[in-house]
Amino acid sequence: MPKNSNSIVSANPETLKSLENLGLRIRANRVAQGWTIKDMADRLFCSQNTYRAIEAGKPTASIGIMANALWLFGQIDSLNALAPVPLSANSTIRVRKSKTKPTAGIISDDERNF
Amino acid sequence: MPKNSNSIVSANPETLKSLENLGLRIRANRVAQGWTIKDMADRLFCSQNTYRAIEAGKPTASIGIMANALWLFGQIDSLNALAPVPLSANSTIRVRKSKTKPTAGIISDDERNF
DNA sequence: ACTTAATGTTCATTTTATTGAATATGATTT
DNA sequence: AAATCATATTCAATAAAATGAACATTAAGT
Repeated sequence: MPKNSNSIVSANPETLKSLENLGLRIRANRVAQGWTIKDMADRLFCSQNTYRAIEAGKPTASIGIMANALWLFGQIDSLNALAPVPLSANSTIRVRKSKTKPTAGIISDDERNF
Repeated sequence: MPKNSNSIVSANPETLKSLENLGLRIRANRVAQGWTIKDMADRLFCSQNTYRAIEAGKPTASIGIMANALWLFGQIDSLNALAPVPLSANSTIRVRKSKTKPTAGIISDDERNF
């Protein structure tokens, strides 16, 4: 994601750690399939370096390649379970501006509603 | 993911559909929080257009922003549940070249082991 | 009805993710 | 031991993702 990628450098440590672990699990899945990194790159139509970024948990990697890797593993259903819709989701699609100013990456405990 | 992005155009339809649905769920989460797109962009340190790409399910969006969005929703645990390690994963990390040539995105039924 | 806010679309510019190649290291096979 | 294979690292070149601004549209509030 080019141009002023400050969205990555300011990602919180917990997120970065989760991405690293995700990369390790994807790697484990690849190994379980008996596929090399080259095999994966060929199946994903990307370079080995790009796929390696996925396994390394680099936040700059694209969702598409990651999702396609999951599909190759037959785990697209685990992707469908990601980010479940909260019960508190009401029908009003449109949202008015929030009164409380965004704290830019930090959610106060009383602000998080669950 | 710049330079000859043929990994996206050749992503299979099922993957693309899952990404679209994921975008919709992320949107639902945002709405449930009562946050605008601008709010999200501010919290994620990215532009509104970039975050909009996430909600639109564009495969080119980066993992980092998506993961950070999940974190903002307090759903980092759902990310940790992504791509579980298969039971058949043996301890041998290193993988020898697979005899069967990769079919580039298509897994035969007997090749998929679960 | 008018105003304001949120979303959305488009586009030129800029930063950078991806690529491919080269090289090195470690592990397996013969 | 030699050869082969898989992984890993580095780097210049380049295609494109992200940006920001402008403008349009739609919905909510007064």
